[in-house]
Amino acid sequence: MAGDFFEKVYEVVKQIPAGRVTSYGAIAAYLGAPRSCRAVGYAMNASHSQTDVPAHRVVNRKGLLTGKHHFQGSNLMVQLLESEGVKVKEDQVQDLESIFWDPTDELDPLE
DNA sequence: GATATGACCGCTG
DNA sequence: CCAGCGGCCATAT
Repeated sequence: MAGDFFEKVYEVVKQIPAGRVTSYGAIAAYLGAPRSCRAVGYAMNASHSQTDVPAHRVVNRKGLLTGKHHFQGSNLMVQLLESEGVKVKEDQVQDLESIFWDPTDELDPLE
């Protein structure tokens, strides 16, 4: 059910190290549903119920802060990312390749 | 109960 | 090479 999928998404997002970012597709792929990236995005939307879910560390494939508009403020997401060492320019993460964190490669295959 | 939308990604033309 | 569309999951109306 949704609960499981959402929980898994939250679990992965929670494992994202500070100063690193990942993409919805990477999380979805880690969960075994690379085409369900939308569901991951929806999970982020519901992440408001969770407090330990750094959704600000989750960006789209291009490193664009597509969901920053969903945050409390308008630059809160950027502030948090820059605060962790992530350089953001025009709602776009810089050095994405350097700070990209892939759960499928860094984390272990589904537990 | 069914239809439409959404913080997306990849493929096809 | 650039542009357009479909597909998946869940929630909202």
